[in-house]
Amino acid sequence: MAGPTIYDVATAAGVATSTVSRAFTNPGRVSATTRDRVLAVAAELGYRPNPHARALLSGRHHTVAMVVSDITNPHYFELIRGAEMRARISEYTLLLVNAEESPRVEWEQIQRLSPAVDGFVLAASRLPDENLRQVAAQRPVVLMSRELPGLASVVLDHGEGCRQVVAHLASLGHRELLYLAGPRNSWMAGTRWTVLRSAAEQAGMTVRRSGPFTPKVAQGGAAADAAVNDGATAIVAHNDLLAIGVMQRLAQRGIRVPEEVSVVGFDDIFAADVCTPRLTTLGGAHVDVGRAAVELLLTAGSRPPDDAPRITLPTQLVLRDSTGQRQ
Amino acid sequence: MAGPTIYDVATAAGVATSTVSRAFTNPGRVSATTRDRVLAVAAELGYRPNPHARALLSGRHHTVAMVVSDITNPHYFELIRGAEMRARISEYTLLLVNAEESPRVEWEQIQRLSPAVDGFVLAASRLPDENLRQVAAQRPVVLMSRELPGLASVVLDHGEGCRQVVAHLASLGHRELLYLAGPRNSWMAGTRWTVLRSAAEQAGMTVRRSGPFTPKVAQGGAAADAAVNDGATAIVAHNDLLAIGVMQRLAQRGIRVPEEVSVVGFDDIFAADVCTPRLTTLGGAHVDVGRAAVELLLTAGSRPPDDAPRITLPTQLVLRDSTGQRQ
DNA sequence: AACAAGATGGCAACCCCTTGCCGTCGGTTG
DNA sequence: CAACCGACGGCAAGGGGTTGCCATCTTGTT
Repeated sequence: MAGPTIYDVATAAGVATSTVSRAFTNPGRVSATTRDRVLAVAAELGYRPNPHARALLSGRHHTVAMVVSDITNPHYFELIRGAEMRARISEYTLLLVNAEESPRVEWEQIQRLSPAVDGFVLAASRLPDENLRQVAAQRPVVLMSRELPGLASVVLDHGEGCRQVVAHLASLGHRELLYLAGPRNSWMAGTRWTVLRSAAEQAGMTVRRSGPFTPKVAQGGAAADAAVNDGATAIVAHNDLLAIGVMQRLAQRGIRVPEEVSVVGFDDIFAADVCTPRLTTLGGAHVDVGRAAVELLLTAGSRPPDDAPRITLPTQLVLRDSTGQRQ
Repeated sequence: MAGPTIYDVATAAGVATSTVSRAFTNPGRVSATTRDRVLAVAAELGYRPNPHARALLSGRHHTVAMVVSDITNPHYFELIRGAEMRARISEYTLLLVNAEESPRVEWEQIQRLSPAVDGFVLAASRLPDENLRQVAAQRPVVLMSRELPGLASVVLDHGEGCRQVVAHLASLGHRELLYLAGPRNSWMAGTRWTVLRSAAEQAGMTVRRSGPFTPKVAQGGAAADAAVNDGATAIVAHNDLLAIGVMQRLAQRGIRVPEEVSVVGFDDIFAADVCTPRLTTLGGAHVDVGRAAVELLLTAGSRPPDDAPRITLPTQLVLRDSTGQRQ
């Protein structure tokens, strides 16, 4: 079961364990001849260092944990991909954890993993600010799709993005906008609403909010009916899943998109491009968000602890077929 | 940085480290009074056991690695979700690793992680049989979407599933079937072709194969053109992504689905239900595949090593709008 | 030829926790 | 009251590496 250890290699090569260790971790510290012999023996024996033993002493684990608020949401896939890619480049291992939309689960998982990882990437954390600060006090933390003063974060620039959404809808003649809100404890949901509202008011549009809705396709029905009841001609849904659900329900009710109602989503998930009508949505390079977050985490040690970088990546409004001229 | 250790707790509680350790891991071994005191002190100090130190001694890490051949493919999401859920139930941590469709990368990652995990779940591994056996000799392994004598595996029952696909198409009057094949080193791609062919021949249909194609939407264009050139009225694509790409290209060329050509995919990914026309596809409970695989892995110790269970879960043919009567 | 300085390897402590074994103590039994 | 026994705590040896420090061996210098 257990592979050969540093002791086996040392014996076989006729050196001390310290020499074997140094041959791997500090090659300059042993002569080329010895090193080659040790490495040869190690290779022959199939020796591989035990990361746990190494982590035990050094405190560095070469592992980062990514906590995702809901692994069900395809949107996170891109974040995960980006994070995984960046971690792999530095030969870090990515631990994936699902918080199931539960702050309690999220907290427990973080506490459990805390002694075993070098840091956390928290994607759309549902934790209260205070808890986030506690985590950050223990370990380096980078937030994704959430901001908190004092903590490093990577987010898409929703300020500009939402202004573009509003401009797009306003230019099509819409005067009233309804935002179908996401979960209450989602920072992103709050931000979208704040920014949409101010942008819309500046554009002279009326804005209202409905919700919160769990951002899943299945919830789209209820959300759509709320929208119909509201009477707005332009709907901005918390994310693409909800938007797709809304469109399905509208189709069911015989309400045409975009002729009668325009619908906009967020995230630009894969399905947005294949549904009917194809969904206009505010997307962005989510892979880059994942990448940047891990990047930040890996370089956390080289920054003064009170200097928490906040990276804002550009969004891009993807115009498709779910938005149109107001009738 | 480092939290309090067992020594800190021992000192604070006025007992030996062994007592602290036992208070956590072997509660019956210390008196209730002592245990309570130790636990209280530990809680107060915020002590949490270091999993590495624990793993070092016990050899059990409470961690399983899931290696995914291509994390880009939404199909794997469900597998990942299922695996993550099952792991969490047993308080295991899931390590997610992407092999980027490269057998070399896959192999390296496995070797690197091998000393640090209790076992591997390999999803659609692209590794040659021989390498899989080597891995299995080191660590418990469970395959997903792949079978190999002697190794535990969880797959969807493509035998019956493909027969249903063929029966469905045959019943609609189709006499010729074209399979758009997946990657060459994908076991699933080989299996699908084998099973489809025999089922089709038995049903008196002509079967041909084209490809291999990388199973992504972007490759659908080339695949569609190959299909058009072939002239078959029924297309079975290696997976939903490819099928969606095919349909996009067909639409672009003015070929109507399902009136002129029927298209079937595999996996029943989320997008299959929202694309136009909605895609007929052979799905299954992929979450259960992920769940079962981890389950198998966690119970691997309690089985004789030469008894490798092979779990076959039922598929379900989901009829939607991309298949129709042959004209 | 004598000596300083650098290169190299080994010793042993340490990282944090688990566990086999032993000693102590209070209580039971005859 | 002695002999025994079980319950409970502590000691110390790992488990697999890393690393500060010291000893030895080269090599170069004058």
